[in-house]
Amino acid sequence: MSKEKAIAKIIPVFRQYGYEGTTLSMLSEATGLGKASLYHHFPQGKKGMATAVMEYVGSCFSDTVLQPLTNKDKPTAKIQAMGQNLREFYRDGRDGCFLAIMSFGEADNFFHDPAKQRLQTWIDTLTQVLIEAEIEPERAKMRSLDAIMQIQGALILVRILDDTAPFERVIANLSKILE
Amino acid sequence: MSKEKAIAKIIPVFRQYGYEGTTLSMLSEATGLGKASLYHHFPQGKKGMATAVMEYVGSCFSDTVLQPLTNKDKPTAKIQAMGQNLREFYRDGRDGCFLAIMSFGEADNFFHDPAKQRLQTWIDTLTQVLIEAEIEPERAKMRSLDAIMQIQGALILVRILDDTAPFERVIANLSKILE
DNA sequence: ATAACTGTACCGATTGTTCGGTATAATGTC
DNA sequence: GACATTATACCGAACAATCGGTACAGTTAT
Repeated sequence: MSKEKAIAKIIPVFRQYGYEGTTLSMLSEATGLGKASLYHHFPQGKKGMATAVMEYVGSCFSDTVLQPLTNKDKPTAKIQAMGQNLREFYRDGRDGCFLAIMSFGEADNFFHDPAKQRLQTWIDTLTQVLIEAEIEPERAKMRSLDAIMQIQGALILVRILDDTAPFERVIANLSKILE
Repeated sequence: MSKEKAIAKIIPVFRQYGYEGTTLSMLSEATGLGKASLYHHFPQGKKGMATAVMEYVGSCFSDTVLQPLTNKDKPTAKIQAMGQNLREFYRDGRDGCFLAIMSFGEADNFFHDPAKQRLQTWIDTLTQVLIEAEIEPERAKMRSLDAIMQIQGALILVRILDDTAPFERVIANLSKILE
């Protein structure tokens, strides 16, 4: 099995159980690989697997959500596209945000800085789109933060309430940040 | 040591490390009690301690945030009071939401339903205030959800970005849900 | 033949939990 | 008042199970 395939099978485990809640036995079962095989692909062990997952999901987020925000379309089109891309990335809200999941407990110790940076990149990229739409920089920054805050909150509410409606509504109202 | 004192010392541990990330050794050290003594106060063990913490924090939330929403003040005053009370309850955003923390991994199995119910109670209570302010019920419900969503999102952002500003701003803008 | 890969068996450490027992103070009995 | 009983709070030590991680021999592919 390729390393990439292994990562793909590992992702949902970490996503559902968090870092501490995920055991090597779970990962072994999820991938169909013995522990020794996992350590062949990830010599750093559990921490290495979580890191690989973070990077994989992070670059997937960059490709799916961020990169379309930097093309030559009009801001309105880009915001609308981001909505659809977020739907895909978070599976309509059924998937929680990895950054939020990995900002707990022990995992926070080694993932705090990269998580912070990735989130900041998202904020900055979105802010740039709003500036491009001729919104004053200070206001653009605040609105970007608001939008991402709503998305994060929606992902929490979806999980607790067992209802994807909040996420849908946030995405639907996303274009309002352009006034 | 009284059981209530023990709970107070246990709370920050679960809050920081989550359910799975918290070990009995941590709780033993935090309370100054031996593991066996913890089982004297909480015969159900770790699960019992987490349950006790959930109930304690939940009733504290009811007293601090919910109850003031049901008095005879004007809706504007009550919303404003909720803002200040939320500041206190979440320590200006530095404390994460227990419902969100306990909706992960194994803990979600036994805390999902009570968490859902508590969150729904918050939504309903807030909705009632907005209805009292003569906002049509359907719109009131959506705005309540929006407000709570923003608060939850803010708590996530505060933790990842190491900056309480998002929380402050959400609280400051809280009164806007009354139009 | 060589390197990449994987299964079996194992390691020490730690997990949540339980047992047996102690110290103290309150309560009941005479 | 003196003594036995009970209840509460606590602890050291040990429990089986599982944790993350390794050693190594065997298999596979090239």
